[in-house]
Amino acid sequence: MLTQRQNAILQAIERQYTDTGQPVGSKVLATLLPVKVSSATIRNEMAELEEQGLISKEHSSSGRVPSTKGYRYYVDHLLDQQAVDASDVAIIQNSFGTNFHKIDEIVSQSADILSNLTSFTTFTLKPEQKDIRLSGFRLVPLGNHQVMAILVTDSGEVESQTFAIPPDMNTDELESVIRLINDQLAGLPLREVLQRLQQDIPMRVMHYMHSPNGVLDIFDNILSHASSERFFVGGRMNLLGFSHNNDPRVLQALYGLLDKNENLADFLDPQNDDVNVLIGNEISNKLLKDFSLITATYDVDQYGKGIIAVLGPTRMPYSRTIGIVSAFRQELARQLLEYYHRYYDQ
Amino acid sequence: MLTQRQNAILQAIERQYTDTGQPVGSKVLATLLPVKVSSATIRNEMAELEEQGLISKEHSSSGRVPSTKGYRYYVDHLLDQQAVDASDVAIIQNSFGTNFHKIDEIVSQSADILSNLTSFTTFTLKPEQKDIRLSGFRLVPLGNHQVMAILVTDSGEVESQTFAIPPDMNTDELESVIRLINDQLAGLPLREVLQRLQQDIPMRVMHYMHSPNGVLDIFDNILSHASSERFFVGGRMNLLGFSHNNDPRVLQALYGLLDKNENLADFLDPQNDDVNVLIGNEISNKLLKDFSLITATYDVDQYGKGIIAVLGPTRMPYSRTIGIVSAFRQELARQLLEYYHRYYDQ
DNA sequence: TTTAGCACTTGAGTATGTCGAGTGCTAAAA
DNA sequence: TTTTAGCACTCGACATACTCAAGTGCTAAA
Repeated sequence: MLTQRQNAILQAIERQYTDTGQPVGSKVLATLLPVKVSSATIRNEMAELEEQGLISKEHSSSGRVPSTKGYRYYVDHLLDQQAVDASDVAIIQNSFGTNFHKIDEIVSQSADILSNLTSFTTFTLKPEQKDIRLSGFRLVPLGNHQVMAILVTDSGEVESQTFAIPPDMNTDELESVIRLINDQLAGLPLREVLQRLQQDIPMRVMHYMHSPNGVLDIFDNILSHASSERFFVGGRMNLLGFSHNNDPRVLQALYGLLDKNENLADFLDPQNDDVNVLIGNEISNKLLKDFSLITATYDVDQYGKGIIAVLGPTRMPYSRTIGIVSAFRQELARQLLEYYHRYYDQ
Repeated sequence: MLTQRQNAILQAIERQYTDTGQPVGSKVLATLLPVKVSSATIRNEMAELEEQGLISKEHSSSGRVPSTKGYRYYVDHLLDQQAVDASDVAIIQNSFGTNFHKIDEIVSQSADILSNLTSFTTFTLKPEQKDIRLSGFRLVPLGNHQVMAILVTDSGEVESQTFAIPPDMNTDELESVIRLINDQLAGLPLREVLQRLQQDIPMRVMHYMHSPNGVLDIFDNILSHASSERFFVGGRMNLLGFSHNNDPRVLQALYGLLDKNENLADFLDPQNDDVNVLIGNEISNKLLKDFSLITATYDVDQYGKGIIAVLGPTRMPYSRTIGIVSAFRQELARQLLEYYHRYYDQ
């Protein structure tokens, strides 16, 4: 355990370093601390902190910089948890428009608001109900040989796609197929629907059309969209600003990561229902070893839980960012609840 | 006009410089030229070329680099126009899948193929018929208080959006509004539809519902999507590789440009129906002064003309890139014609 | 008209020195 | 026992000076 003074020193180093980006030396530190001690004393204390692995030097006579362990200690013990900037809260509350017609809009706009506020890169996931079921497929003929296929889930998610009807197929056949599919699959969990679509459904559809693959592909496609498109990324390009590493290959790899939703889901999954902070190599992906990730769930009661996350440099203003995330999760939950109530529970 | 030998020298400089990225000196050039002359002679010739503004030095004793004017001359006079790499052509022809159900798919996939092939950033625009008219809006109730609004144009374009029905509105009202809108607007050019939706239609709708704005917003929204979403960008991140300038602010500005479709349309508009090359500051936007842009139209007969474009560094393998673009425009036109024939002219 | 030769220019790289910020350690002061 | 002043030391940043190689322009001879 650290002494009071060591805490103060570590905290001052963290603050100063995130402000300036420069390693912090004993002399500057002496002017910063509330208790007046000489630089020599501070040097002794810093030697102790370094021994514990909380701070480190870039070279033998440079100032000190917080290590991953130091940031961790800072976040765990030295943060004023409750200090959320009032103006940030105001911005958050005013930033949501009022005319939402879709959950996607709210959640995707959230990613943008959050990235504007933090100037980092952000992620938002829609609230997920554990057990979404297929409510049904619809087919809407549009004329011009085109048809729109629409998938609706019992949670109100909608996914659609248009396709052209192959010449060797008539609408009656299609209608029959849709009826068959709905009969067989409505009410089932999406996962199971996907399985069935690939396994026994093709056999049955054979009765109605000779080459069902094209059409079934469409449903397959819509379905996988519906189950994968839960992700929104905000402030993609902010990454350029804080990714110190300007090697184009690294940047391309990073952006590749952002576009592969599956991989991201792993990092973001929060350990608990509070605001989580992952620092540097605590993140499982090696590409992100110089970043910190702040994640939080937001809880929309019976409508499920979603995730918001901020990806920034290890050297980030943790206090402010955590404050923003914390305020944001609440406001987002409030917005969504309001939305659901407005439209569903009348 | 240049002499035969000066042409050869300019060509050699261009080739060598795009290969190595280094300024080319007289000695190296002497080994490269087919006709054997001494480096001194080449120096004399280069002095002449420099006087004409075709090449330039980075400093008083460096090798020469083609200037914008030099590239222009090279592209206009020294290119083997017909040299399209056979293997590139094969790749292009095999790269299109067969199961397209939407024009958007073909055109957006085109941007990706083209960027893979060139490793630059690419743009594709859908074929545009001059005078697209509104065929009609559809409303599909989805249950769960949700409705999907679908716009169909006479060119077969489809745009859709779901929205939740406000509590104070019943479906009958909606149906009436849709009937009104369709009666009034079907058959009109999209531009005019947009105008009417903002001007006299709101008045008429007032008869059926007290607060029409929310609903009309939706149609407005769908409509502007339909008329703006003609753009696809491929290989966005390739920009990182060849944008020598690693200043994050410049990069952010560039990517900002890619996301604002309107601005892009101006650059891309080709002067004529052939393959066009714009070099460096020939491009109107100053951000792109170190880039070259190769654009071409593709012609799908009565279904309109589209545009494909490649954005790369000024120092680019013009011959190969132009060849690829040229082959690609033909193949893309072929694919789209085939698509249209398959589905429309039965 | 071409070429060889030469003086000149320049950027890149390397060695050298100075300066300032920072450190660890020690011995004296508190 | 804790704190502090002092001092020798280290290292990066910066500047200067020098060399080297690549390249140039120009001139005079081939």
